[in-house]
Amino acid sequence: MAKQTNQAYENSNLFRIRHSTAHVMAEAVLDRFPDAKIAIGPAIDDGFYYDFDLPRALTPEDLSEIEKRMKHILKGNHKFEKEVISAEEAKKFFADQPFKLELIEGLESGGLDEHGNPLEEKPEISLYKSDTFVDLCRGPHVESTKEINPKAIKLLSVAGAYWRGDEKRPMLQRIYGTAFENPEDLKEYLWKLEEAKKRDHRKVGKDMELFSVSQEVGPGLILWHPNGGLIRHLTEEYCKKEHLANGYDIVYSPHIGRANLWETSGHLGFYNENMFSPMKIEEDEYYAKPMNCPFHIMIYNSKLHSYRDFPIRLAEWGTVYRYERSGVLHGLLRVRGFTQDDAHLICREDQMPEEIDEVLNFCLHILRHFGMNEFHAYLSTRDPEKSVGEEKDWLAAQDALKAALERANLAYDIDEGGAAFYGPKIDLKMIDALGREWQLSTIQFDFNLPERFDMTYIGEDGQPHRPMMIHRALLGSIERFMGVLIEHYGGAFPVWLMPVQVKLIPIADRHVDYSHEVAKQLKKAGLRVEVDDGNDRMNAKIRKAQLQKVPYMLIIGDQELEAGEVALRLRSGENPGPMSVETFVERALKDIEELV
RNA sequence: GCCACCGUGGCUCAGUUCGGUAGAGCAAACGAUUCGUAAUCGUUAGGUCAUGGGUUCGAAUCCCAUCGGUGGCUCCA
Repeated sequence: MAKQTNQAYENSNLFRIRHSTAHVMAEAVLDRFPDAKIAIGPAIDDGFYYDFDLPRALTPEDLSEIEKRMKHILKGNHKFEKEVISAEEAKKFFADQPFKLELIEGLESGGLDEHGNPLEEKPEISLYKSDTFVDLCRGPHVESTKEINPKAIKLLSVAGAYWRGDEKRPMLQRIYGTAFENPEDLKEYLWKLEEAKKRDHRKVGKDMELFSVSQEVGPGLILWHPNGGLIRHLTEEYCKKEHLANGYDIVYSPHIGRANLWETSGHLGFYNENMFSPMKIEEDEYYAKPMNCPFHIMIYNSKLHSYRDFPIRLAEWGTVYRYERSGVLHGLLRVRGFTQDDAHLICREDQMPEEIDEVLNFCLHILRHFGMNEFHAYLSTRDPEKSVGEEKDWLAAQDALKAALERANLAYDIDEGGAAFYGPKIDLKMIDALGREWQLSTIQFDFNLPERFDMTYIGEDGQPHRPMMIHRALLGSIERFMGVLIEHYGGAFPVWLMPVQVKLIPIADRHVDYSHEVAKQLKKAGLRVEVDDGNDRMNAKIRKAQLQKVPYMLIIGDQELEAGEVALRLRSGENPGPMSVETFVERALKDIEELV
């Protein structure tokens, strides 16, 4: 049940509009910078871009001038005309366009697409001409610029981008823009972008005092504030309970280990550039751990194992440190120190398929508890160029992963050759508020470490055998997971995770004592409660509670005081009104139970 | 790491074009108000304008460097 590539989009009118708008943009850029070297300009999910080598950096003013020029060009009703030519002719035509020459050579020499990836068959070489602009392009395009509404296009940003995505090659200037079929769609898209920014976990994290990053502490290192700390604690608590109930053993391991360990594991060889520099202790070097596996393996290796012991599942909320290049850090989603809900499943070969099934279902069970039902699943397979282990083991493992995905009824994409050198894997990725994908869960085979650490067990035959090892993280990193979770709910977490579940709002001072009394009862029932006994007006207190996304507001005035009740208001704006304290508690506990 | 942009009280932002040694709102503290479903009023306090250097009689403003952030690119076992 592999997921379809998005053919529908590529065949759509919208796709042609965007691709054609990219050409018009290139024309406008060439009008402004006649010596510009043009690279590639495809349509992408939300719009299009075009890469240029320009004599100077683009300014925001350039962008609006280019956009103005584009609108002018669009009004010209220029036809997009295709012409198929030979490689020779194409080279002559693009003699002063080095990037195009490279593209032509790629097409000619057996077929590389514009990103440098091999094509199945050698393509024809075609030009598309519209107005004064001619581009090497396979199309398709709209018939004429009149099909593009000048009011439905917008240039969005400038960014650096390496030619052919290779950091050793020149950096070009990429202009991102978007285009829609009509101005309303554009407006809606821009509005959605604005709305998405409001859900950004960095903004919500600050507003709700969940976490912070301090320059003093260091970039990519997270400080969890009381509110975020509580949510994290509840998350961990739930997950640990589930792990214990599902056959896992909880272990703990230190944050550093001797160089020797990392040599055996191979990390110093293949992961070195992501590790923090070592510290010297007495005569030995120690490294902060970038992964937990070696420690778990040491626990396994600390005694002799029988084939009857399996499966062994060692789980740890292990904090790891990885050096990430400064430019890639991003709030909670990409950090330098994070805690994985890590586990290593060690089993016999014959147990492996069932083990995969179980862990995948367990993973889905956990994610769904947090309201996450939509993710992209990927199966990453072997790259024969760089892989350890026997091919037959790989194929068996890949089949097991595939079968598990299908039994779980999950749509997935295959990332051909995308596996790490030590084993195939399943990844689950979630999207953030701005549509960027972030990997959370991962289930991966490891054909490398059991070998390196000489892990063994004694089989039925009395002989030593090598066990299989699966490395898995379900939330992935708790930091990243919390980031995605914050954006998923826009900060309005389900009641069970909300730091303050109930806000009591006394209308006047004479209601304060009763409010505290009610609060005491609610706390006794296990609810997290605050009384807003400041001297704001009720409206202001409600507003504050709304902004904090508190699920339940209990208004307490003369009527409630007299009747011994509370008047409930929900963060949705719904107003169930007065009820007894017991009725409210019942309702709240039910909501918590049902993950509302 | 690379390209571009940005950094002003706890937060959001004005002031930077054209140099003349900071201003608002929210939050806070205090006082008044005691109010029925999204902002009551007043007073006060709070900033070496990211850091370091330079130009200048004078720098938040111009220049250089560093640190940090944002959007991309690369990377992401």
